[in-house]
Amino acid sequence: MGKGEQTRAAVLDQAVQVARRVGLNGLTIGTLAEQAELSKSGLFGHFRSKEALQLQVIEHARSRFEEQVARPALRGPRGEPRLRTLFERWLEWSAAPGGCPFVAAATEFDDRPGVVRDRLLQDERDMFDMIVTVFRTGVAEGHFRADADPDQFAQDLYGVLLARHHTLRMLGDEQADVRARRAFEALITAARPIPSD
Amino acid sequence: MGKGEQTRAAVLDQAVQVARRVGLNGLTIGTLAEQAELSKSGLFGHFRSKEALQLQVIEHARSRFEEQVARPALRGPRGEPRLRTLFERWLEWSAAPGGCPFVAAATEFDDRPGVVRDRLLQDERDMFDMIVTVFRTGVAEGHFRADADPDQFAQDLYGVLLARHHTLRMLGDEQADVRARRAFEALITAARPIPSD
DNA sequence: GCCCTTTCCGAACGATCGTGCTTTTCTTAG
DNA sequence: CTAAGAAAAGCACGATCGTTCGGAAAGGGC
Repeated sequence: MGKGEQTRAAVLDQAVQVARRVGLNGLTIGTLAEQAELSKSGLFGHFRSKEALQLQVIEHARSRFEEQVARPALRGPRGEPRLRTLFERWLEWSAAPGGCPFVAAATEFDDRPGVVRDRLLQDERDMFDMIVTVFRTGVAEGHFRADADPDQFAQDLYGVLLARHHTLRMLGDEQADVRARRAFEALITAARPIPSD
Repeated sequence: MGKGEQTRAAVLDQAVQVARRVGLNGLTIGTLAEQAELSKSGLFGHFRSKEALQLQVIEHARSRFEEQVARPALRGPRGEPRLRTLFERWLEWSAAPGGCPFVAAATEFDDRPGVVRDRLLQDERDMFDMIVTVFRTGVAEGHFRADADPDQFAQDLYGVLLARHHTLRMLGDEQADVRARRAFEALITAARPIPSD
């Protein structure tokens, strides 16, 4: 790996952190440059445009998400346990300083057509599908009811995460986590098959 | 009401619409001015700073929320029916073009201390408290279980709204509404007292 | 150690940002 | 109708935005 790739990765690391706080549009070449101790044009050279920078920030964030949330969950046993580690990892992920970059980016770009939105849409779809898939294998394992709607479950679960994100970060309510876990348990319980006693 | 107050209100109407799409920081004096067919300085004179403009945009949005969501709900019968109209009105409110301005503003400012965040925090708290209060009167009416946690319910309900907001606007999934209503029904059902047969 | 390539800097560009002034135009009360 | 006051325009400012370009500095293969 050459020198260029190296600094580019360092810049992206920093950029993701910044984007968590100020959003993808709040990202500024100048600010990013002085944080990386580079000249504006020096930094700019690594990305041919701001839009390209934003796209790479998204891709970088996605890599982090996969290694911190998705992969650890997929390594564990299928079904309900996998769903639990997915949920817990996701809680950690979005408790990082600045919150979840995808939550910020999605609300920022949900009304701005373009390549950035397209890329975000793809990633969000993948996350949604991941929940659906994990839940489906849970059904196959017999952990969840066969007539449960995976899409419904995915939207519900994402709601739990979003509400916790909001309650914790905006309202500053420390109880957000325990409520989120309670809501998660309620979802799981409702999805479990009726015990055939 | 003088001429000034009149145009100021017109500008704020427009500004709220714009803020739904581009956020409070995306608001620009220049853009706003030409949409209002005013000069930059002519518009600027109505608000002594951009920050003051943002604050007034928030207040304006709150007024709209109260007249379109809160008041209609509080006019109806207490308890579960009131909760239902609150929910339905809220769905309409955030289905407006650009989505809910508070969702956009909250994710934008949850990490930016200052008067704007303070004002947003106050409004968000009020909304949260409104859900809590409506649910409490539902308990008093005997519609909901006495041992149910109103704060838990509020966070859960807000999660349903946020997930629907996200699923509809970002993912563009038309089913978001029917899932949101199903989730709402599940919440209500779980909160109802055990039938004493 | 040389040479070509990559990486980075310095300076500058047009545009737009928020914000002050001064002056002109419009409202409105007496 | 007129004079006082409010509303809007016009213009300019410093700052910062994203972007371009030519040259200096550093990197890496031989």
